[in-house]
Amino acid sequence: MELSKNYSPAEIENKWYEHWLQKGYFKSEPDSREPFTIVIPPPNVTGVLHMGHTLNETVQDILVRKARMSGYNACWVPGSDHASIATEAKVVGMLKEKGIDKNNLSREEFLKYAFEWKEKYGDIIYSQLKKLGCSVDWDRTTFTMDDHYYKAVIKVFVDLYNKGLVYRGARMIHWDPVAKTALSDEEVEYKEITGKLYYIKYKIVNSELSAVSKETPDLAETTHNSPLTTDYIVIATQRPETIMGDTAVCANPGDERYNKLLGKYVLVPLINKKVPIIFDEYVDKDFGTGILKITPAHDINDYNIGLKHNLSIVDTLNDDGTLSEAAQIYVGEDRFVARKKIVEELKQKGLLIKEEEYQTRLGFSQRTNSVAEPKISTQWFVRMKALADPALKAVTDGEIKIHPGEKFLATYKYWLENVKDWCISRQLWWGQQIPAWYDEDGRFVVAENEGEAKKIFNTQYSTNNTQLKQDEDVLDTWFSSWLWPIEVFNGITEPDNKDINYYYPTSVLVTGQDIIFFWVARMIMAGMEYKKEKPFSDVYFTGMVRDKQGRKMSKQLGNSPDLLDLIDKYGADAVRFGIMISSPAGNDLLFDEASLEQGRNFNNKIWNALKLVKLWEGRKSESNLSEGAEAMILSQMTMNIDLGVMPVVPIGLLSEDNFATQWFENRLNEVTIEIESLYKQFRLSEALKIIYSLIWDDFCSWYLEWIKPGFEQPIDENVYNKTVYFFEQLMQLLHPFMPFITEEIYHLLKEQTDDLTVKQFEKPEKPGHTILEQGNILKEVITAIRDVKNKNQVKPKEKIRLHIQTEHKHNYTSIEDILSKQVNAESISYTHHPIENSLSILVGKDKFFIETDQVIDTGVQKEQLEKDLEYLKGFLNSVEKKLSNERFVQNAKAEVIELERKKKADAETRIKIIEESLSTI
RNA sequence: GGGAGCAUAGCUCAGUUGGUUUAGAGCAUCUGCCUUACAAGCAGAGGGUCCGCGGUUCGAACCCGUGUGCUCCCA
Repeated sequence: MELSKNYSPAEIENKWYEHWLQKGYFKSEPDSREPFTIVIPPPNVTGVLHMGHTLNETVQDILVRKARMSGYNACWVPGSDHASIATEAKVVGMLKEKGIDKNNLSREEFLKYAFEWKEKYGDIIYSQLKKLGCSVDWDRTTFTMDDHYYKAVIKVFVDLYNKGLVYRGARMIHWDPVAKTALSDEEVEYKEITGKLYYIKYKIVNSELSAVSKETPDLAETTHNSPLTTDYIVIATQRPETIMGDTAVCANPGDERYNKLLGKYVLVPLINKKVPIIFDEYVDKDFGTGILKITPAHDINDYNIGLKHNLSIVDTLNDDGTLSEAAQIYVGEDRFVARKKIVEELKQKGLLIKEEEYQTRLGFSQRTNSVAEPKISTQWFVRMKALADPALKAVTDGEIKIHPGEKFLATYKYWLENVKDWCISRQLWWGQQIPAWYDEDGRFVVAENEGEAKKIFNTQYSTNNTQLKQDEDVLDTWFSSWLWPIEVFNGITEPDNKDINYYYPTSVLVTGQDIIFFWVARMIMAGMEYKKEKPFSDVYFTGMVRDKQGRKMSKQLGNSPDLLDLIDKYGADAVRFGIMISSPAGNDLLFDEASLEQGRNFNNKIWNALKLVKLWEGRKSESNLSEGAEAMILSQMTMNIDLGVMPVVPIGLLSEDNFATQWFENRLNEVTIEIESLYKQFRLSEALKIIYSLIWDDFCSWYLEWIKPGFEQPIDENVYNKTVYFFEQLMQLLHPFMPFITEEIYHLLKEQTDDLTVKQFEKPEKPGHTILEQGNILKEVITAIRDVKNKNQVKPKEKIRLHIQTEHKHNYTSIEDILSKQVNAESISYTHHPIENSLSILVGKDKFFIETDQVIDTGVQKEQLEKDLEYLKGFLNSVEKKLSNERFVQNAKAEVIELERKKKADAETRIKIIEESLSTI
């Protein structure tokens, strides 16, 4: 078969994904094996995969594929999240484009559109997962609004309500004026912005009047025409549009500037509403003018002060962020427009003293990016304390391990220890409708359905056939996602079914650190509450994917690449490689297309190694060993066991080239063991680096060159078979990271009876130290000789005669062939004295003399030797200093001292050899 | 304001209980090569005050203190 010049991933990737699906390799059913379970963090149903997802899904696929190839019953559950706010916003936007206003639709009509939208776009995300090669069990695909899932959410809500853990009440919450819904505290992101502080005059009402008119209801009216003192106080505020909601002004009781005003009143500018001056320790004397306006309806701190001082609450904002009737002025204007107009009016009336820029933090809605408004509102809440305690314990006891632990444990702990009640109602239609039913008087009951609700209602309120109306609101998306690891296996709706009993708790959760509170902590709470057991054993946090300048990826910056474009350009394997190669757990990843290019080049390197091996396939020669020689080698092998050299497990017969095959076999075992340990520590990026280097350097650059036959020469059949076997092993090691090319190569190497995706890893043998060490010496000698040739401008093509001066000749006899091939030597001989007119180098304690037909420039050589000498002398000096330090010799461990002595002796020998060489030049 | 983490080569990062050399890798750079698998390549090389200062120790990239800078979380 003719193999193309370069590897082209496109058709190959599609072909294998289809094949794997058709074979059902990703399907999982409970059996006698140990399960390895991952539930995907469900992406938003109408979204697309961005680079953050790509990293996440790749990590999960690596873990799942590795488990599947290691004897586990691997189950990766895919799915998507209905994402109430985000999706509803998209559907509303889509309707708007069609000229349809959501307000003119009934709930049912709207939901019909929403489901249509979901049907149309919900699969995009799945097709991207396929492109990326994700080995998920498609038969288990779950959506958070599936019937059973919907029921589970309702069941949990009712259950928590009955346990007293869900309640309804008026609290200060964050309001999103664009989405027109309440938000949880977690859905508000604080951003540093440059705001303005406006210094506004509040007139002080004269004391006589204030004393008598304190209880006057129509205060604003009466004060208009009242005699006023010329005194005023100045209040700094960043929100002048809320002054109409002021119900007091407040200073610190210890502030001498203001405490004489005790019992007095001021007039709120523009509307001349009379409000009292109150005092509270909360006020910071040094901030602004030291006196604050108190607007309990629109600030959490003001709200608390209001409660304490029994102030009334005047809500001056509508749900859409415009000013309400209560504001009296600028009614219907947007809050920011109103701010400008009010500032202008204050200016005109001489009530604005000054404006000052200042840094402040503002809360923004995570979903709509609008400025969130603190607002008093009646909503549904989850009482968190009781749920938080077991969730905290599961992590602090080490039952659930977080990776990287040191970084996130403290964050997790802090949040759970200080957790506030969770606002779970949203004023939306897309989501699970809250199962509370009300009568006309606002009396309500909570039940799983209307029939049930009526029964309970009638009993509870001793009435009959009352008309009940269900709560209009839906539940927070996260109130459904926190059940994910349970309900994907129907663990809420059908407790104790065989799936939930087998797959739960899941093995690993892989997710972004940004949703540690939204999702991870709450899943642990739900798990502890409903399964009395952790939902997963390990949590692996990936970092955020940024661009190479370290900026967040965003649509505005246009620095967020399209996944499918990248796959088209480089192939899915290369994308997976590129994103994994530099992403240590928990650290942000600076995404650079250059690393995808590196991945593509790696593909190509593997492809070319395949081409080389296939070139040899037709040129196999039978083993040139007689049966007698074979027996001899086998007996040597037995001896080698005693010497610590790993015997080769014969694939076919042994050959004369067996140093290379033995060395590589051991190297392969060494790396396989190393990889295993890295997997256990979730150090996937490092594991990939090691495999990359094993394939590129050890296999391609060294091993294949060592066994490469001369031009058009045949290759020993046994060496060939071994090489194919090694290649298969390498592909297996790499498969979890780069599934497509490895499967393709596996099948191109030879006729296979199975597929790599499900091929089980063999347990690696313990590698032999001696042969690995010998391999290192060989590599070092080759590199050193090439270097000296390079530095002395000896052309690689030029033949050399190599003379080795060593006390350990046996180290070299078995590798002579490889050595001469690699440094282009026409002869190798051993010597006891320096060779005239040659280049000499030192490796360890052995000297190598390189004879060429070329005239040698001794200057270059001398320079190099002197440099080496200088280094060694410096080194020797530092070792001697250590050894001559009495306290070191007294205190250090014996083996450390021994080592230093050996270093000293080695350095001295080497210095002697170099000085000898220098004297002969 | 409270808390956490980080600072090692031009860039991105390893560096295990303090001692295997005067600190490693990949990418980038430089030099030489179109050598029959691969120029998306091969063979080599150069490059570091381990953020500053102080301490503990026979010995510190590593432990402690402190300063500086960056990132994240929370209010």
